[in-house]
Amino acid sequence: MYKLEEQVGYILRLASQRHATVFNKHSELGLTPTQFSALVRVAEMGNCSQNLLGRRTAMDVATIKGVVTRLKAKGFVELGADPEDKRRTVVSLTKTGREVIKQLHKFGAMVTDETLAPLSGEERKVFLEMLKRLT
Amino acid sequence: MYKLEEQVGYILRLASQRHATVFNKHSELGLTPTQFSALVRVAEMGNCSQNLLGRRTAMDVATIKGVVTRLKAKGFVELGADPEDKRRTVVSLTKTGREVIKQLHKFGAMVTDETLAPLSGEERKVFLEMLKRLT
DNA sequence: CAGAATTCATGTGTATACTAACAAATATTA
DNA sequence: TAATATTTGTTAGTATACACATGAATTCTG
Repeated sequence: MYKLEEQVGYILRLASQRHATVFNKHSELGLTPTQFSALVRVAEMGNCSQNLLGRRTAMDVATIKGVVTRLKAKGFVELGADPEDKRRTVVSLTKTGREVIKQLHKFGAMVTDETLAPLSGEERKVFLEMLKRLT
Repeated sequence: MYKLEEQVGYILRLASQRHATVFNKHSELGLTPTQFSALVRVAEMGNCSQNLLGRRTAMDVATIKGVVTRLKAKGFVELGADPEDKRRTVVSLTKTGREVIKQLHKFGAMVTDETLAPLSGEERKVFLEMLKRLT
């Protein structure tokens, strides 16, 4: 007997939904999970072309473009030209972006913690290790 | 130090992406994972209102509407009126829909198997049990 | 060095996914 | 029963997410 509830794709979707709910419940800066990832990555990389940022956050070119556009509209990143390569758009943090990074890290840790709340400390380790292997 | 790669939301996104890739690689009927879930659920429930189908597949009203529309366009489901409640749209399988269900079950099991391939048999059990608790 | 291949960014089209607002039908309750 | 509340379905708006096509710039290669 085939049970939808036992299929990894279906359960992954439900878990992602719950994570998004937890994220949005606490999000004060109006960021989405995707925007959050991109912003944290920009901070980590300093300057970075838009396409490279997409690769480093697992977003295709069309997706990262939209994300960067919205992060710019919200004032967290700014775009510039790359003097060494005229094809590139360089993404970097604004002053506001630099100011919120620490807060974002704290926020991200909280979201992860609340999402994993149903698991014990040891279970979380095991779970994350296995989840990583599925990527 | 905050590592994006250690955050459950980020890894969930990557795992979902890989699952979608596996699903699409094998999908011959042109179904998406979401459409697949809804179709399997319709088969399981027999007749079912559109909104109820959405709840039973964890899709909100706007999403399930689009999914049902596309399943209808592909000829797998048909829509009818509910004589007992004029608000309702009843969703049911077409002949084609009934014919492909067994095939879908086999397909779904294969996708789950390939997605979980990096885990051993015992690990899969443990992993799915923990993943369910996060929903 | 010149042609070919690749990379970067953009745009279009399709498919989730959720919010909010709305109208119609049904159910509840005062 | 009449007023209220809920349910159902639709629509509009925003945000991922991916495939594909295009053009410009750069790199590779013969």
